[in-house]
Amino acid sequence: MADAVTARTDDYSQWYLDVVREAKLADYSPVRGCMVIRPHGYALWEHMQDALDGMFKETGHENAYFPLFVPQSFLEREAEHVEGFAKEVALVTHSRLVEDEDEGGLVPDPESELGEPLVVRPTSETVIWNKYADWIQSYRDLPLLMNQWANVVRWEMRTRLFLRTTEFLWQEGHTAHATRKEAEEETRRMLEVYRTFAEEYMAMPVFAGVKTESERFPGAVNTYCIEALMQDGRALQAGTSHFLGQNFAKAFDCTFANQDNEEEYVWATSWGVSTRLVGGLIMTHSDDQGLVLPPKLAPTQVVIVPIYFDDDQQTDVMNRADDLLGELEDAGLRAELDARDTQRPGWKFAEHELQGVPVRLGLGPRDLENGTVELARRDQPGDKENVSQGGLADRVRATLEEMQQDLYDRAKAHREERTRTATSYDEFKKAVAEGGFVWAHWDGSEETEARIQEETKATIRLVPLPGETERQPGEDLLTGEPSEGRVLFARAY
RNA sequence: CGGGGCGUGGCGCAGUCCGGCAGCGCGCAUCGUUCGGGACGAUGAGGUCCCCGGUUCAAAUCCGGGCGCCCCGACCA
Repeated sequence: MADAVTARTDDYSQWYLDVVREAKLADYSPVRGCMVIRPHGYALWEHMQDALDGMFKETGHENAYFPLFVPQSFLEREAEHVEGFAKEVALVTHSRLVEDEDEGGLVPDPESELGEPLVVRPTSETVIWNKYADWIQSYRDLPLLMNQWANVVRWEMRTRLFLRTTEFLWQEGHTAHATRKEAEEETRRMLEVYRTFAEEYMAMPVFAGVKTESERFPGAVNTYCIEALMQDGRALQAGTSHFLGQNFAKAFDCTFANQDNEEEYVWATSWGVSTRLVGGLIMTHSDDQGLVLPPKLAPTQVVIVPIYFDDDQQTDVMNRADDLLGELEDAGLRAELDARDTQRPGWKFAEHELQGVPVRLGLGPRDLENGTVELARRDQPGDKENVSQGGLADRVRATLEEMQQDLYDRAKAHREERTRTATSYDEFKKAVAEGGFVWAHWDGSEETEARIQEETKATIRLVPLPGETERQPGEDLLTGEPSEGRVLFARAY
């Protein structure tokens, strides 16, 4: 069969689309900019959810659900919030369709026009803070630590499967605190949760930091983020955590009585990651053979492909394969026996490769004789090893652990290789054009930031966290004005 | 919103310039031979050629209008 996947060096964008299609992760929908997440893609998302949800619970959060619809007036309460989201919300204005007498077909029933239009949530701060105002009266009600798994809609101009779709799935945490300090700590705590998840589960190294004002979440005092570097040298914002100050508390009049019975506004945070992470996962590890998944998130971690030539062999091989499957499952591995009699082994090899199953085991008549299994690791195409059937589960587990680590190490090496420090504007422009992260001095002004973006297409991805890296003062590459320290630039998705 | 491309069996496309039986590859179905890296042969099923209108004996093809999608760019998680 011809190559199902375009080579990355030929056309990275097409490669990405090919992988999404061939790995059966998602498909286009009849509605522009929306996508259908197929079972394989959804299973991947579910494993991400499981890991994240566990981490949220461990840090004291509870899940809840707030509605899809937000009264338009809610959005208007917080000035910056409105400005940020007004240009990309979907509106519900009617509740009914009627037959059009002139043209035929259906039209909105004018009688059913809503008194106040509803916006489909682009994020839920407003509906949530409207309720928090009711629920919070005393310092005894704080902190309030909630999360919700939901869909949101942002009417983007240009979309890309997983990376930017009109509707997407995400998780949004919303917390309320009695003090500024506590809220800031929460913001940082959740940023660390995201960092841990990205690195330990996704095997995706990230830089953590603070956004500049121009990149800040509408309505936030500060936006923290993790940024990853994709294979093509473009950066991807993989998660954000916002310190909202008292902005939403003021907008929704959410106050509490402190221990001295003084009324104070509540301090807030919000934080989220989305199905965009699936896109990031693809662009971090996958290759020209298709999807490559880190074992911890792979829906199927190990697949057994039986090989046989006649009915007797089929019986023997399948019996042995069943036993081995049981052993793998008992060891807590997500294992699958590809028992389909309708496809041939070579076909199955190719398919599991496209779909990114981390470990493949081939079991044929020869293996029955020798007491072996052929083991292949997805991230080492072409390498195959005959291993003993005895202690197979332990061997597979060890291989999965190694692979998880190797994927991270490889991604990190790639990032190191493509992270440079620029000491002149020429050097900066060259580094940005080649792709990758570039550390450079910046004078802190929005004008300079905009000019650099204009001239190079690079944006400031983050300002490093205090104490995270040593910050040496210097001079802005473009203006020569004083800089407090280098910031991280890149062209971004 | 600008630029480009595309709309023809499930998928990918040719055919459109120059009007004349709607084709090819993959996939699908049945049978046979096969089977340790996407097998081969035979037979077969499957189509409002995006929509509306016009020209013509005749339109996938020409003319007019509309719609949709994808890719690239500006804005965004």
